[in-house]
Amino acid sequence: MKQEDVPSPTVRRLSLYLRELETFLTSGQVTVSSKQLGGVLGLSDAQVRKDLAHFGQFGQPGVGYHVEALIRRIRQILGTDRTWNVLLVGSGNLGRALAAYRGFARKGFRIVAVFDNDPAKIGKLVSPEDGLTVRPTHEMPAVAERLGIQLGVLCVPAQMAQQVAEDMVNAGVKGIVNFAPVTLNVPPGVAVAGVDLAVQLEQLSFRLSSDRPTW
Amino acid sequence: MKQEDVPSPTVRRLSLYLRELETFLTSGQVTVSSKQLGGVLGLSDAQVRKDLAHFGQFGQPGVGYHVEALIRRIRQILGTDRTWNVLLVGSGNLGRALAAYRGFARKGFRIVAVFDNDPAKIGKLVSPEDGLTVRPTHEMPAVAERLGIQLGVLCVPAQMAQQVAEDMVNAGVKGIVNFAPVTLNVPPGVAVAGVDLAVQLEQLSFRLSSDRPTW
DNA sequence: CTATGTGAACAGCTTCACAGCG
DNA sequence: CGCTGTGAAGCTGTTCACATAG
Repeated sequence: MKQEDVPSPTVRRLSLYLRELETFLTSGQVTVSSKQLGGVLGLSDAQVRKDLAHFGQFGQPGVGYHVEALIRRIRQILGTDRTWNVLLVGSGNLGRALAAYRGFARKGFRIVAVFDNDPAKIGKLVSPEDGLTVRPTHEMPAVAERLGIQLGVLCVPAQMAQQVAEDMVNAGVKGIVNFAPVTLNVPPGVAVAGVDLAVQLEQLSFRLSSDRPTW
Repeated sequence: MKQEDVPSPTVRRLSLYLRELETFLTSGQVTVSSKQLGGVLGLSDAQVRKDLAHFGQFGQPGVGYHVEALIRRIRQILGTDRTWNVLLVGSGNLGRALAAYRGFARKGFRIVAVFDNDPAKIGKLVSPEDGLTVRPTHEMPAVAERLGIQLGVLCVPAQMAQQVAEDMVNAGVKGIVNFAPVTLNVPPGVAVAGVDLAVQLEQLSFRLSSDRPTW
């Protein structure tokens, strides 16, 4: 099974399965059926089975899937059965909030460096508990190499985003979560996941604006 | 043309078209071809035309689309040819960052109320320029009705998210952007757009963890 | 009897290719 | 010509239905 053969909707759902499975594990449930898992996520049981079947057979007919084993398996598939060092660029309101966000660490992502070009921000503490301070952007390549960083979070204003993305790529970053509301142009081999906050509201606005007289 | 007949991938892309069109407008370009618009977004020209054709014919053969007119049209379709009042629940790091985010206002979404249940936070100023202060959650129904709020942003910790979502629905909210890493259970007629920050990193982790020995 | 894994049928979205208009 | 709008073809992902395992 090659990675490219896995439908990307399946990969997206894998993250959701993992999230729900962790809830099942906490609640002490040992096994889970495709029907149960699909149920909480609003998916069909067949969907869940097809998704998991892409990676081998590890359910027990008549019983379901072993929660703990399935969690381990999905982590392995997603590549989160390890810790990833992550850098973050842009220590504005959003950047600082993300740098302090505990949810990343729980999933195996550690933000180990924060960069910004605003001289007023350099040296400032962004995350009290791990003593993370803001560094000037030009240090990015050296720091990224030293800490083996391949993932980055970009939260600078839109007009700087493309330039900063290029800096990140030059520093060796291979995957970027982009919070700036622009389309980034990156070389092949670099993956971008865009999170445009306003876009989410627009989608909801569309659903609420139903039954227009005529389009 | 009924809303339900529009493929949801099309609706998602509409937001992206709008974003790029605004860039074209700023750069002074009067018309744009489907090829150009698709080009910057990594989509085929046919895709762009098909998407737009769902809502009528407003391109000019041999010329393309009038940028300004197309922007107006897409705003109308998305329902953002007006201003939406939006409430936000949870004034933690992320909540405060979002409350202060200017990108929402630019797209027609105004965060007009912030709620939290932590007594230590009530009354605090969250956004200096518009003097927004944190209110106790129990005021939500009254405020939502007075300001005609139908959209909400949820950024409370995971374990409270479901309860808060229900409070929001009871206050009349019809669309929720959910930043908590849980699946919300909402009644029919209420739309949820989930934004799980860690999930984005997981997707990138998957792409970087290619060519595993065997799955 | 319950629940998985899977080929086959189906649905939905994207690409193709071209008629038609400016 | 250049570029749109659109049926038809092609492809991808989802659902169905059932053989199979515990």
